[in-house]
Amino acid sequence: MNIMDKNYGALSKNQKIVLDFIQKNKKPVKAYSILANVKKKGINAPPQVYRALDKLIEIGKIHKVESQNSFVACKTLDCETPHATAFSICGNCDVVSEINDSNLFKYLLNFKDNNGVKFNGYNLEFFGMCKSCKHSAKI
Amino acid sequence: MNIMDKNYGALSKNQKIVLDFIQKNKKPVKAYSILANVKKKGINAPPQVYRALDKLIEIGKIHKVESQNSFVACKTLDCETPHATAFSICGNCDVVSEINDSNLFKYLLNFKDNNGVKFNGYNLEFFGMCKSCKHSAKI
DNA sequence: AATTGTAGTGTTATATTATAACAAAATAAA
DNA sequence: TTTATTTTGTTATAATATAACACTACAATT
Repeated sequence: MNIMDKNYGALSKNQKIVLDFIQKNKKPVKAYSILANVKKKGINAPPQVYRALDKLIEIGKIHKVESQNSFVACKTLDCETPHATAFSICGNCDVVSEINDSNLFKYLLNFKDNNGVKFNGYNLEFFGMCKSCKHSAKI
Repeated sequence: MNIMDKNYGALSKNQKIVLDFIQKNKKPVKAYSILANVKKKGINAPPQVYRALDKLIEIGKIHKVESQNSFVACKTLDCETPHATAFSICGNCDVVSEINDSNLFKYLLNFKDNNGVKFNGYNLEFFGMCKSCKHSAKI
């Protein structure tokens, strides 16, 4: 993908409002939570949020955590492959972290299925216990 | 996980009905499609379907395709790790295939995040074009 | 500057996906 | 058999997401 295709800085008003709110949150946020929180900025209805979300996902500014129907800002400043994402989700405290591991990334984008087919993107969600929950459990 | 924990053969009536319908379909099916199709068997309302789905997922008989909110039977006869699943999803024809690759499986269950934490399970969804769509596109 | 095309906006309504809550029945365990 | 647990049936409602349509903003021509 050419960097010029990504329309950096060309966000519309609603897209900026939604992205701004998502970036303020460490944790993934839900669409209707976004809506509730940006009503004061003049966004009134679900379609306005979902349209912005769609665009932001498309250009890689945010990712959707599929197993939670939530949305989180991309932590990679220059997200090269917006649709190759990996997260860890703690089954105990629900904390979600984006995983940015170039070996994992390479492994998965080079993976071939049993037809020899490679893929353009992926979404990977790991389940387990985060470090701090593991630690607490031991005490 | 001990194999005896999995309650093989201990499915309830509704669980059997739902599993049976899912297994009849090659493609993943949606919860309300299941409901519509098993009404004749006496399942009348969403909770009856969702309860069965929850249980079937728990014991590994089916998997949820998170990016599609659909459900598909596990293709691995003796699903060892029900919550370590991988699928490919064709962006052109939407066909979904379960990927059963022991190297991939091992790689992911041995993967450590940057805190050195390993995970118990994962869900991986690859996006791309399936072999036959790729072939058609070339013609 | 007028024209055209594309993307974005605002709005109402509705579709789709999923769960809460509670009483009754079936099954398993003690 | 009593007790506990799971499963069922049911109604209602919550949560997530899109369809459809009229209108506006803005950039790209020519």
